[in-house]
Amino acid sequence: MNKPPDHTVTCHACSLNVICVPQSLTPEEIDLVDSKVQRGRAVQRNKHVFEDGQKFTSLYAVRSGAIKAYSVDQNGEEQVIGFYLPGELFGLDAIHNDAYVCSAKALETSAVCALPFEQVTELSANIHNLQAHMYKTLSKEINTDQQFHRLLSKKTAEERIATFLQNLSERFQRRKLSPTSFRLPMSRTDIGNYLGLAVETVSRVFTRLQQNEILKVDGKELQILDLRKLCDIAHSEGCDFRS
Amino acid sequence: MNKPPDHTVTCHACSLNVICVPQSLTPEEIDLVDSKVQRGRAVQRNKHVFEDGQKFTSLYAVRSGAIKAYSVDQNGEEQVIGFYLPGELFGLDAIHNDAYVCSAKALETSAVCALPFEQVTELSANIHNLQAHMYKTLSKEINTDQQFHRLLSKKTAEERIATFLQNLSERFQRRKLSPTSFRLPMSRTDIGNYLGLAVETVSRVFTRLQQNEILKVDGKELQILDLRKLCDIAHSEGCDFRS
DNA sequence: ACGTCTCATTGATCTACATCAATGACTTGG
DNA sequence: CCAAGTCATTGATGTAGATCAATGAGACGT
Repeated sequence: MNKPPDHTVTCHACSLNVICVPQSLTPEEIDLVDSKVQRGRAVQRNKHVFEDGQKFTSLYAVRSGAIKAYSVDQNGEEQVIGFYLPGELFGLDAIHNDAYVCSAKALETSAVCALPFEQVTELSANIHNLQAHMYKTLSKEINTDQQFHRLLSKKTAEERIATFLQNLSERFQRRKLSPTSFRLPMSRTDIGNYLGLAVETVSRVFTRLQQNEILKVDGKELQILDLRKLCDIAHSEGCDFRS
Repeated sequence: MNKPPDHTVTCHACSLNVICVPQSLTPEEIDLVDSKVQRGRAVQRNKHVFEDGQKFTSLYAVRSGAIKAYSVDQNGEEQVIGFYLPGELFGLDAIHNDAYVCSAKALETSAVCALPFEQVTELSANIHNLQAHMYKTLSKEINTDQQFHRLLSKKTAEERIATFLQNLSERFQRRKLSPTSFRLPMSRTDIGNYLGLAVETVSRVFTRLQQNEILKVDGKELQILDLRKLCDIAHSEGCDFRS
């Protein structure tokens, strides 16, 4: 049924390279990176890319599908750490360790590119722009996590979900897909877990946003009817200008 | 009143170097790094090391005192992002940007060492271990932020505060100070803001932990009477072994 | 096509923590 | 040394969202 992933597409030819590959690199440098990448490994739905505790070897980029990162504490409670969409990099949190510090599983049939980290360090010693890119990527991730700190610490359920959807919308847009009409790759439970909310609350907020004609929700299919209002809610009501 | 910071102490001689300086570097490499560090700039209580939006130039290490990082959203609401103690590095979240993305102010009279980031990138291209150290430091920070995600998303007020105190305790211990008796450099309000709790809740949890003879609190002076119990609470009750 | 699962939705109730309010202790600057 | 803040504590009350419970709707393997 599933098309096998196409292992022949180089980073050059990959439609995601605007997101995935540092634009500051020369074509030759990209070739060099490209030669180290293990391309398009297929991952079935609910299969792991890596698991918590496994030896850390590579960073990963999503080629297609969607990946969920999560960890499980000693009480067996799962904590969803993040969702990764095509073009996005994951596994960065394991660099400081010999082993992965969380698990990554496919939310749907996916393909991922592996970037052996040893190669990254070697290459980045010579390719100045690659080093700079790595530093920026890691720093950006820190910054994102800190913004998330505010979300969890201060925002209401409605604000959290609006922020989440706005963020997803932006990420779809970066891939030249519709920012207002897309499919949620994750379950309500995962969304709730990620945002620090009960499933029921997620469900209720969805229906409320639907009643207010901000969203149109049908299962996992989502339409943002009023992106402007959604953003207003996301930024804790009081924001910018607005009629 | 205040002793002026001693600008003559090199990284070699600095008592904090076990925490601050990558141990994998050779003495010569440390000298190289050391020569780029702007040492021991004094910062008065409530003065900024840098402010949100200011041009990003340097990473900072705390030499003495304590630093609070925070940002302010469009509603004027402050969000405390973190606290930094002697030997710890801050400003990492700005690397991806041209400007700092949060503000850093001294909670008490402090001294900080500045590490011009341009120098870091230059040096790390040649000193392999420095590059590796930077990657690890950034990655570790990501990991810490993700653990914080769980704290905010799942833990109760009591668990959050226990976790916070346990973490402080560990950081004091790393500096060879008492892990069970120290002074909190930040206000209750800052603690609450950081942990996503109201001040009143922080206060109440403190008194409750005191009643249960786990803590002894006197203003900012803190004694941990039963570190074991504190850790139990921090890890969401159900944990390891324990009588 | 059928039974089994998992997932989503909706309603009823409960609770941890926020918010509001008042007072006391400590800090700071004139 | 006193007045004016700021900060911490404690109590009373309110509420957003958790939890409990029941039902419905797709998804899936046989």
